Amino acid sequence: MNTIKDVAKEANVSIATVSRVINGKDKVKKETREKIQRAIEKLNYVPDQAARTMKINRTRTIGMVVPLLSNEYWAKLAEIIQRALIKKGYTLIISTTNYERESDNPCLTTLLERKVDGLIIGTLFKGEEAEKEKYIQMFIDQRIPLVSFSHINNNITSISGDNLRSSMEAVEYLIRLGHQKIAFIGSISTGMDRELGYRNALMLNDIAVDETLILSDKHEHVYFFSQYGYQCAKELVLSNKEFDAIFCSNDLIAIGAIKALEEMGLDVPSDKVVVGFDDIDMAGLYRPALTTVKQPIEEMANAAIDVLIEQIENPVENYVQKKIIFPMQLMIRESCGGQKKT
Amino acid sequence: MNTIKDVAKEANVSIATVSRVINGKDKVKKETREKIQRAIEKLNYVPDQAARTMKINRTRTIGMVVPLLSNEYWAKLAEIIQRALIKKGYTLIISTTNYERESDNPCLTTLLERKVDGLIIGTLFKGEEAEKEKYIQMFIDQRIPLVSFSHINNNITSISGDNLRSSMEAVEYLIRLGHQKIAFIGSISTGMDRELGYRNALMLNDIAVDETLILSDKHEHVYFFSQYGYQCAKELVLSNKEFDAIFCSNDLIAIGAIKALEEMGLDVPSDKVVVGFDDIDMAGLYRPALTTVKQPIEEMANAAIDVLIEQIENPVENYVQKKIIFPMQLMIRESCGGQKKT
DNA sequence: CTGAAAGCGCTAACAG
DNA sequence: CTGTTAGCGCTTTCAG
Repeated sequence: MNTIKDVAKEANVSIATVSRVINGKDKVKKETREKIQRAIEKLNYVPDQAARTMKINRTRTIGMVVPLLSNEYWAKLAEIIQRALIKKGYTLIISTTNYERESDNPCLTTLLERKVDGLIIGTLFKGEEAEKEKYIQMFIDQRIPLVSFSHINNNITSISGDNLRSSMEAVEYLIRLGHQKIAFIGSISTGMDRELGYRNALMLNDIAVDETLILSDKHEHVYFFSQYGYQCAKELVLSNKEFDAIFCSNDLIAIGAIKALEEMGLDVPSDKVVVGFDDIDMAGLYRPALTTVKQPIEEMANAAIDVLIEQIENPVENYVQKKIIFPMQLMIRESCGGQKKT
Repeated sequence: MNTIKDVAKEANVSIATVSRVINGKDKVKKETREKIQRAIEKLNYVPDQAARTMKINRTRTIGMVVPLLSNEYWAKLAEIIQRALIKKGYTLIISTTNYERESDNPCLTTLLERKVDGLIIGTLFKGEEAEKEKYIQMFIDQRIPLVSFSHINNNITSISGDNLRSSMEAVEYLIRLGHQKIAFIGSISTGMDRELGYRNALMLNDIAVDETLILSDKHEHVYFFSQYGYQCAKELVLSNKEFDAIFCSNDLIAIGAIKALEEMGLDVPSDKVVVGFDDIDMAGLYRPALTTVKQPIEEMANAAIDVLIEQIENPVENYVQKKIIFPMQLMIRESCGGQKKT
């Protein structure tokens, strides 16, 4: 492994000058610079990040914690962030919690040891908070900037879609289509706002909220959303409750529900109607194509990065932590029959 | 940020002793150890990886390069590997190439700078090879162990499914079902073996290979597989070529193809039959559920890790680089009508 | 514009 | 068992 010393020797200069060329901020005579560049090229020299880190006390590494990568939403978010960060000279370390406890799966601990310059939190669930909040606090104590994609508390900037408003819109769309008996299938892991929006929409439209039509998993983490949606939809049909639409708190749940409905001989959208949330790639590809709410995931990712990098590169005492809420868009496709089924 | 010095001072010992306690290999008197542990606790001391790296010249970091994370196959692979590595005390850095050139998106360079202890390569395409192979060579020159999920050359251990054999099996299954006019939709990015297997199966069964039934993208990277499958299937139908089955080189292509077929009024599986490859989560959820080939992704991930860690922790001169090939399983579901459509 | 030299925090001899 | 010390490769004063 060649070091800065080897380059200096090769180019007949001091290591300081080589360092200057590498970092390109100090002035170096053109000839010298070119000589050094040739030496770097020749020796295939690559600067050692660890050594650099020690000096400048910045790792140019960002950590990100998500539950899974096999969920398209998190995968996309991670991918966009990784790519944007590399352009800014940062490296992203992605840690997946798999809904496990920190002691079984030391995500945050590792990130702390690696001295990340910033931390992006995908989501933290109620059940884990007690334990994880302790670690979050350590990041705060060490003045490591944080951003979260779900609201944790007012001391951490959060980025999210306008879940409350969008689910209201989605449900009102269902109501406008003439549906009154609208069920809800959701999970705590998709946040409470989507359920609240559903409730609000019903109330604002003078439709009584029927609690037996609300299948909402408040206690356990849902590991396989589609399966959860599948089961809930079956339960709903089997219970003989009357309903003509289902609002699902994410697309995977919606797809599972449609699968169950069709298996039971109920056509979507002619017999029952369903809407999802998130607009994953498969939403448009599924049959019927899913009517769903699209999160502006790219914009959200960029907002997170901007906030984080800003705090890292221009740290100020008492940075004001804000809530950044993005509007979302209802994507009308086939699963509600609002549009002709092709 | 507290350092080992602060801990030493707090505990009234030398930094060497603190180091011993942290690394736990040298003997330290119980009292002293406890005293130090208390100091560590009190100061919330976390060892600095960068400094440690400099000394021991190992980062306990592994790099992984994949094209995308929004493709479920890569996302799953990355997720499994990340989780397995953290259990072994390693951190994974995932870099997505997005099919871009190394100069536009410095994946490998970053990993080199970060001095990863090992590198996992998802896939490298023909078009990129010229440029990327230079970097791969740098890893080899620096004796950084490599493993790849696609065959690069004989100097790099590769892990893969038995694509040739499995696609033969899939196509022979189609033949056994009575289909003779079988089309192929594939892309170079899914490897050539799947197309070869298709050709072999036809030849072994005395079916003439009709090149006009083979839609195979040999030149460009396919960014959106499902869209590619959709377009190819439309072309196929519009061309008025006779065919009754399509073998697709991955599930996304298959789903796109089914979507196109159904849009054109052709039912799957009663009019046309299709089989995919990979068995993504959506395969079982799609309507019709996809008959496809399942990769033993978990086993493959573990094999990659084992090979890599072995080379890292017990380096030997001239480690024998092998090809590890896993059997795959044909998952018979609905899209070929081999089973009743529920 | 360039060089010399002081460390960053840690580990690993080596000496006690 | 414990302390002293020499760097790992780099950035950054400070002199020239």
